[in-house]
Amino acid sequence: MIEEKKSLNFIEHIIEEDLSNGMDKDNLRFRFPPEPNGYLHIGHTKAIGISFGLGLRYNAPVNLRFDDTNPAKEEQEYVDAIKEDISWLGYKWDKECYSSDYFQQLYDWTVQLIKDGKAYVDSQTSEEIAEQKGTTTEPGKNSPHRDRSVAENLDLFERMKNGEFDEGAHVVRAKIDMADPNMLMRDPLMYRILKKSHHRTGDEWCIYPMYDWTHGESDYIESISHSLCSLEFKPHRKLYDWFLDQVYTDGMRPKQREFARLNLSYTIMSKRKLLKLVEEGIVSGWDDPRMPTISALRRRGYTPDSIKKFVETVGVARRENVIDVSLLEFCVREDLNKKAPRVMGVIDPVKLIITNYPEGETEWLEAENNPEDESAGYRQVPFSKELYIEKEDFKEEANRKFFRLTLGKEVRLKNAYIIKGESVIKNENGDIIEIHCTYDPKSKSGSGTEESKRNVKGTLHWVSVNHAIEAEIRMYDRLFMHESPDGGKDKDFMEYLNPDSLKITKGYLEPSLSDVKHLEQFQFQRIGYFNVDPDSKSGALVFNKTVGLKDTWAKQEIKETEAPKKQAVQSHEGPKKLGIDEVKRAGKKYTNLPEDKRLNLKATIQEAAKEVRLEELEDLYGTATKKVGTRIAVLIALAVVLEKNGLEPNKDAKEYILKALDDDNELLKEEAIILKDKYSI
RNA sequence: UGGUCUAUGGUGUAACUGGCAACACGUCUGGUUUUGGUCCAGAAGAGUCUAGGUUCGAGCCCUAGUAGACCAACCA
Repeated sequence: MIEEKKSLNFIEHIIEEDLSNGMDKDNLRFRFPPEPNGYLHIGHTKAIGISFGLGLRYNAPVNLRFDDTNPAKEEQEYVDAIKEDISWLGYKWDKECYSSDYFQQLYDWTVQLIKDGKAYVDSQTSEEIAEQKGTTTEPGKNSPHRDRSVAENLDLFERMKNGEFDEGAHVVRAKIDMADPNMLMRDPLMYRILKKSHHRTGDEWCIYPMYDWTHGESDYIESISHSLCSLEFKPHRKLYDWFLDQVYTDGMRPKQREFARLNLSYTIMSKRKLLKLVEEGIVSGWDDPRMPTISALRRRGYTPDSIKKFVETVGVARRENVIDVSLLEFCVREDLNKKAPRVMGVIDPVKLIITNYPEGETEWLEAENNPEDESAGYRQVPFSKELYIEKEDFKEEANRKFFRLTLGKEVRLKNAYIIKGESVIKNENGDIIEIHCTYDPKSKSGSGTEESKRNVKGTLHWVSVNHAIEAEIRMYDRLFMHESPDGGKDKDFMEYLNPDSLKITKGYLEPSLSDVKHLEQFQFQRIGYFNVDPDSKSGALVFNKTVGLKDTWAKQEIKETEAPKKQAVQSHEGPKKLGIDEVKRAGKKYTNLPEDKRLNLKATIQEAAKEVRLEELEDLYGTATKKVGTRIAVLIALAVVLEKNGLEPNKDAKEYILKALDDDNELLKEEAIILKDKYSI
């Protein structure tokens, strides 16, 4: 079986059980069955990772099968893109299959079903059929054509196939049970007429099989042992098995099992919505680096290894989940940290002049390419009197926590000398245009002198003004400002668009970057990981920011400027930490508690909310759409936050309160009424 | 309002036929560092949705409740 100690997920448990029940390991076979109607996105990588991962783990073949039963939506372009993306991820499929390869077999089986009285031709409109379907609480009614004779069914079916009828005139239905509690079992459609050209079969067919009548049968034809799909297909399993019962004779009988699909915070996954972003020009295309598609991730600088690691880390289970994008970011950083060569580039420059450095002189200094990888070697970078450094690396005066350049203090220029800030030159607006400093000639990096080993607080990256190459830098932020832009039912996801998701600036880079290839990756030291966008031409380079370096300094700064009091309070009260997390945590448990305990929890939430910022609370709206407890917690916290800051509820907050007023949950209503009265909404 | 599924730190996943709730991300300390990165050491954070039951013993089994997801396309 499996040698690794790693714990198994539920699918692996199922397979292990099948194997211990006598299934031959050589009979294991999986498949990844995309519909070629769009580009693959990060959500698909989970399904890909599961099926191909299983193939690797058990040394079993994995088929790539295009589920191409709807010629109205599918195109060859997507087939090609899907193959490219899967190959790029590094997976190898065994057979390349198409559901359309099985059209004839499916047709023959349907004839048999009709002869067995298990299928019939229905000649009603789709509206009529929908009406008779019943509802989840009421059974459906039989179609008037349900008892057509076998001969008549056979004749009609053949004529459907021959193109004698218009679209919608007839369909073929399985004869199962119009009263089945599972709606899918109420005489599901097997065939419909579509007079469209298919990207592979052309005009050979004008009747096309439906998903349910294709999928299990395709699995059977390909001897798939385990057919893995996402949770929304769970109700289809009964039908999957029913259809299989009708055609199964011998060999491997495939098994459908379902897992929860991947959801990513701040991201939309629906193909329809992604298409809208493309069509409305919000993004530049399917591979715009802000998109969650695999092609966009590739262009953005994500590596196949990082994506695989991500999918592996995320795990497989049967419950709904939302993965934080920060996990995906962690996975790229981890991978790129080991692989990406370090270079220096200044993105928001200010001029630094070393007053005691000889005019016109250039020194070529040695720089390590990757401290994580000795074999990466060294390169030369030019140093001279005039440099660019990052604007935010200088402050005229600063507190002792600022490790960078200030007047009168020393820092090291990476791979170069120790310098001391002396004076600044400002323009008429008071902006700093030049910083003047002096350097210590004996402190050259790697020179071995006493001075070169001196420790100074900070190290800055830089680039020589005369040697720098200019490049376009594209910096990306999340496309949506809401944690779950898909979530709100009464809000359009377009309302959550982040207006600042793309910032283009000019950067100054060390000259070693003049000769780079498309998609090549680097770490711009102290800033982040960048790669070369395919828009680049020699002499007009374009870099994409893949992801920033982890930045604990920026985080601390925010904390200190925004909540100076918080620190003081905490130092008195010890390690007890209250805040947004506490609100979430407490809220989660709210509804199921008896009243006395609930009061305690409410007090906790109120206490915690004192530390919460308004923006944090707004962020919570997203997650709060799910759980009643969290919704209540948001309301309680909202009351505290408004009171504390002396604010009136804004538009979003009002909407939120009004919505809660209409909720079925009594507890939620209670809290909403309190707020409504207080602010007379 | 019927059926099906799900519920474990802030997030995601583990916990074998019931036996000290573990791992990763995130958070917070401290150390190393010519990247406020990496690396190293450590800490806080759940008592497993609620109430009952079975049991020497329940996250796991049973009952009831609560909450969430999915299901009525000639889509997949």
